[in-house]
Amino acid sequence: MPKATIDDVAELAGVSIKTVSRVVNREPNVREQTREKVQNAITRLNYRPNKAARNLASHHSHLFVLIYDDPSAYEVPSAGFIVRMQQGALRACRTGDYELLIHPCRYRNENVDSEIRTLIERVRPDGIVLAAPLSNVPRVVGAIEATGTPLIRVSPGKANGDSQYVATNDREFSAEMTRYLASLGHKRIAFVAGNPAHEAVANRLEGYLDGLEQSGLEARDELVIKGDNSIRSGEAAAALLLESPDPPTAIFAANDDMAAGVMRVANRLGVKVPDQLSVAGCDDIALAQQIYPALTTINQPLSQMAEAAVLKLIKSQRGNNDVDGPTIVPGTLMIRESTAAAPD
Amino acid sequence: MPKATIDDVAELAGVSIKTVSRVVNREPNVREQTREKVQNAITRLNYRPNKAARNLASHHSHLFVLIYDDPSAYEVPSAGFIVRMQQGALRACRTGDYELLIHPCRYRNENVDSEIRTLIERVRPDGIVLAAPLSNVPRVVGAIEATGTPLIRVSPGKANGDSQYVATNDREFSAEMTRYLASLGHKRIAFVAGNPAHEAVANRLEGYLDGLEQSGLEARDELVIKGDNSIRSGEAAAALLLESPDPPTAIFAANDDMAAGVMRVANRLGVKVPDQLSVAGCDDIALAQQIYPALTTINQPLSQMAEAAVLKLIKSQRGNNDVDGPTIVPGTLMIRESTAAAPD
DNA sequence: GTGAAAGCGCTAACAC
DNA sequence: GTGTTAGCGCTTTCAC
Repeated sequence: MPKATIDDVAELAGVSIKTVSRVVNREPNVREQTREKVQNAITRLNYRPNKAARNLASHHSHLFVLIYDDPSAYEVPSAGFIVRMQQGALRACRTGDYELLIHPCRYRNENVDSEIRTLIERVRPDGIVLAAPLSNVPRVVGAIEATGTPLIRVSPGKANGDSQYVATNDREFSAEMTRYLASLGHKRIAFVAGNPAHEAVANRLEGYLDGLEQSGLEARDELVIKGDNSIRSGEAAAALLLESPDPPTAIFAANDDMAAGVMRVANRLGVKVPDQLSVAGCDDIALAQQIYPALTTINQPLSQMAEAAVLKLIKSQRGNNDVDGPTIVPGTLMIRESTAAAPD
Repeated sequence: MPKATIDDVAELAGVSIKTVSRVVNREPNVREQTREKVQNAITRLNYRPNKAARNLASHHSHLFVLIYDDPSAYEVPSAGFIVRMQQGALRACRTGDYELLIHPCRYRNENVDSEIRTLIERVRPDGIVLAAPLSNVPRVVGAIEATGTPLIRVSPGKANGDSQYVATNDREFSAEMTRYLASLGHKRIAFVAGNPAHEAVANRLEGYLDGLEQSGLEARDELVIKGDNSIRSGEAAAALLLESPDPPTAIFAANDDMAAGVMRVANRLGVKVPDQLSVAGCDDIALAQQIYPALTTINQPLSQMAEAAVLKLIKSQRGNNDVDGPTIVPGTLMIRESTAAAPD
């Protein structure tokens, strides 16, 4: 059966194609009775509007692009992050009539900006969701904004730039985790800081310091180690901390990969987790539940953030060009097996 | 600047729009000199063909869809698999002029088939890549084939159905892993079988049996435990095996999650890996490198398989309707820290 | 509330 | 080799 067109539907329903168009697009100004006639014709012919034709005529692509850092650029795959964001974005796309294109890209490349320009000019998406850490790269943000395509940034470190964004409460939940560790009786709580390029992660250090203060603990320089978000750097930090004269009884890492590195080293050195050492991470990657003991961490609401970002885009399509400010989706403490009361 | 159209280019170059079209689409029958004139005009105007117009006129969407099982349907996220397939598929898309739509879906849902039909009717993709285990679900395969959309299946368990497919050599590499363990002096090599719903995984049991035979070892029923691909089932299997009167010295699990479960239990029971027990997995998920000791496993070439699948689709677009048979991409043994010589 | 006509920016078929 | 002419199947504009 050759696909039915709008003309076929119009003929069968005995109306003009414009009326069919109105029904399909849920426009007002159609009598209920007419609408039903058209609906019946649509059902009988199994009519589906041709997207290409619609896009051409309406100057909209009904396409959003999710841009994120290409995982193969790193040793440690951040697949879980990517998939969770995709899930959220897809969920929102389904509420509208939108499809999602994915575009991993490497921001270290010289020509990210021209690559992204080309992408935009080729597919002319109706909007773009830009994930961290790309959402902090001025070259990338600038390239997108220059095309005039609606842009929502996910987890930009600071609210730099003037495009809208969605973020989580990194600072607050890091303080919460620190307070939780303190409540278990830990006095020497170390922190493994993350890659400063990923600005959202930088906020976690602030949160850690907040948490110490709120718990009446003093911040000590020797308890803050710089990492780079990789497992290896977590291992290095743990080696430094655990082999020091006065080792901490709890280590809070700014991401789960580094926390996993800490646990590897503890394991190797024969330090029992959580009996002798509590370890906490951040992000709640799949690994957190897979290792033994399962990692206490903070669930970063990536899926909800991406969903919120796409919903913002959909809203902006509807002419609602009132910038309604950032959306903050809070993270959740996931208490598992790797944290326990401080040893006496 | 209002976007340049094909007419603008034609005017500036002093040729007809058809000639511009020929240059853009790399068609033959254009004089080199003319081609250059047109190219110059394109560059000067920064012309990009409008996809919607092209799609409408050519009856092609220049879109492929990658369909896979929705990860949130499982306890254990298979994010790594998904991202690797996406990477491969995207790589191939870039060689042509194609974009990739992703569509996770739950095959347990009653209405997967109608959901997929709707998707196809809405976006009218030029082709579909269907990943395992969906590639084994007759309802899904049938729904897609009924629409007449070119379909490539990735890792279908058996070569059932008549659509083309891409697969890896599960049986052969499982035999290879088994021979490797035998070559380390292991006599009692156990196998944790996977979920039979995932048919490719079933081939691994066959391969294990092949490997035993090739190494002159006898297959023993009590050394083959049924799992369901989850960490938990790996734990259960390990508990059974390690607490038996005559425990194995090596355990080969049909996937990495189950192998991770085995290692968790070994850890808990105080069985040293790899000194007292060698553990091997299959798939090479991110976890394999993250745990300690790092897991010996088999790298499943998901990215290359997805790439090959999309390349097949691109080929089929070019009218090449000659079915050129399945493509087999071999897996690779990744020897890491979790396997060693058998204890005396 | 409904319809007629005019494109949107390309490709396809065929003429020259 | 290159150009001409018709659409592709919708939305938009404006008339009624």
